[in-house]
Amino acid sequence: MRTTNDKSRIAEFIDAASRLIAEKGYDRTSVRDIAQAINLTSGTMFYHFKTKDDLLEAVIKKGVDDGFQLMTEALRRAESGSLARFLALVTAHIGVVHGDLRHVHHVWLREWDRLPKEARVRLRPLAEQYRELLDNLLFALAQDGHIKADPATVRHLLLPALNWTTAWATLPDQHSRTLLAEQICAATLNQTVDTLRSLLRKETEVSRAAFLSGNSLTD
Amino acid sequence: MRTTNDKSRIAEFIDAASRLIAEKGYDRTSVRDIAQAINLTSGTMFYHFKTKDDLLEAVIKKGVDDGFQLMTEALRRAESGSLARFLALVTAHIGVVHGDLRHVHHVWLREWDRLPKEARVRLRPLAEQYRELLDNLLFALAQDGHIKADPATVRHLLLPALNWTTAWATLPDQHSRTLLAEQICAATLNQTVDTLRSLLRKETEVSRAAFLSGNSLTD
DNA sequence: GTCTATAGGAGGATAGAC
DNA sequence: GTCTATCCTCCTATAGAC
Repeated sequence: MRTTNDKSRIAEFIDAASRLIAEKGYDRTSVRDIAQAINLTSGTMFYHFKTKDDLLEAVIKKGVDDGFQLMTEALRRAESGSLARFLALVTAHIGVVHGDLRHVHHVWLREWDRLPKEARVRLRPLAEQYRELLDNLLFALAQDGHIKADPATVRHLLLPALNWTTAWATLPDQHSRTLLAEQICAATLNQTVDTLRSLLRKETEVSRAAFLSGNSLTD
Repeated sequence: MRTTNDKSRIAEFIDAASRLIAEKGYDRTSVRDIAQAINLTSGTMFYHFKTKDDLLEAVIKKGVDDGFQLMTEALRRAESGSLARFLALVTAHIGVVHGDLRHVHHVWLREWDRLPKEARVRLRPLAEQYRELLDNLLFALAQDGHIKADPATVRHLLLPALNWTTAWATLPDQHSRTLLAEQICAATLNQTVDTLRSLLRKETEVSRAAFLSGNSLTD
């Protein structure tokens, strides 16, 4: 009889590893440490994973997969306007970095270089998916006149900034994350938060009006 | 008789360590590796540094000190306008990250957490100096109307982005670095590079006119 | 599946010769 | 100052019992 915390051993190892590696770094976290954290011994880890590097790859793969899923879901729920979608993606990104996935994501960022080259080759295509998501959104913002600068350069401003928020901000609740997301979106467009909000309101009105007129056309 | 490459042993160790640690990471770089890179043995390192951690601290301290010096010098040479000074600082930062100091700076960013806590306490005040430099400049940009967003948030956008340029750009020569600096400055203000350049020209004209009229007043 | 025991190697640090 | 030799610890990974 399985309950929600009756996770598979594999998942338990990934969880414990992500926490410890995020805290102390990959090279300073021994297999013994990780196994002990879930009341097992190192031999058991080598039954479930061929090597320690394989465990690291599994941790990072979880960060890439689950993170991407959260982002796409956030976009699915978002309004249709480019500003609203942008804010939704930035909010989701901050949620990934500061929420339940924070440890796996931290490991992804900090220990990527420690992965064997073959593992990086396997994971990179998945990691690139997210870049495309963001690029499309920034391009839409440029088309709508919100971004005047080169969208690719804006991405290079925005992405490291989002990932580094953990270095200077502690955001335990959803509200504080939403506030920071607004601040960062506003700064990306070089606007105040108030201006961003009023632009969002305008965008929503326009897109709803367009939606209604589209409906009436099909009547 | 000393020549330019007759560096002190200490400096040689710092140089070799920064290169190897930047490449492989602190924990994967052994004292034996570092000593061997300058044709010495590990025992010699422990004569010049009490521990391996002390060597790491020396590497990072060099990054902080020399980096800050380069930045302040760049500001000293810059024109007086806030835009020009901003571009000068960003250019200098990119120079630090991609130039001769790239290895020590890389180690600073990537291995900061590996420093013993006491070492971080010693170095942090020096590292904060630079943040103040940038904050003052962003505040001036806001006063001149070039930044509408919150300056602190803009710093949180800009700083990680500058440090991460090494992850996606290779900039061997000064020209390519200047171009990237312009792109990033423009994106920070959400303007095209062309707009930034014309704003810079205007600023220079105005400040020179002010300078001349100031002179004539004192005549 | 999980444990114990251990092989086999590498790393930081020290002692003492030169 | 630098080297050699070595101590001691810790790590990944494996073998085999249960």
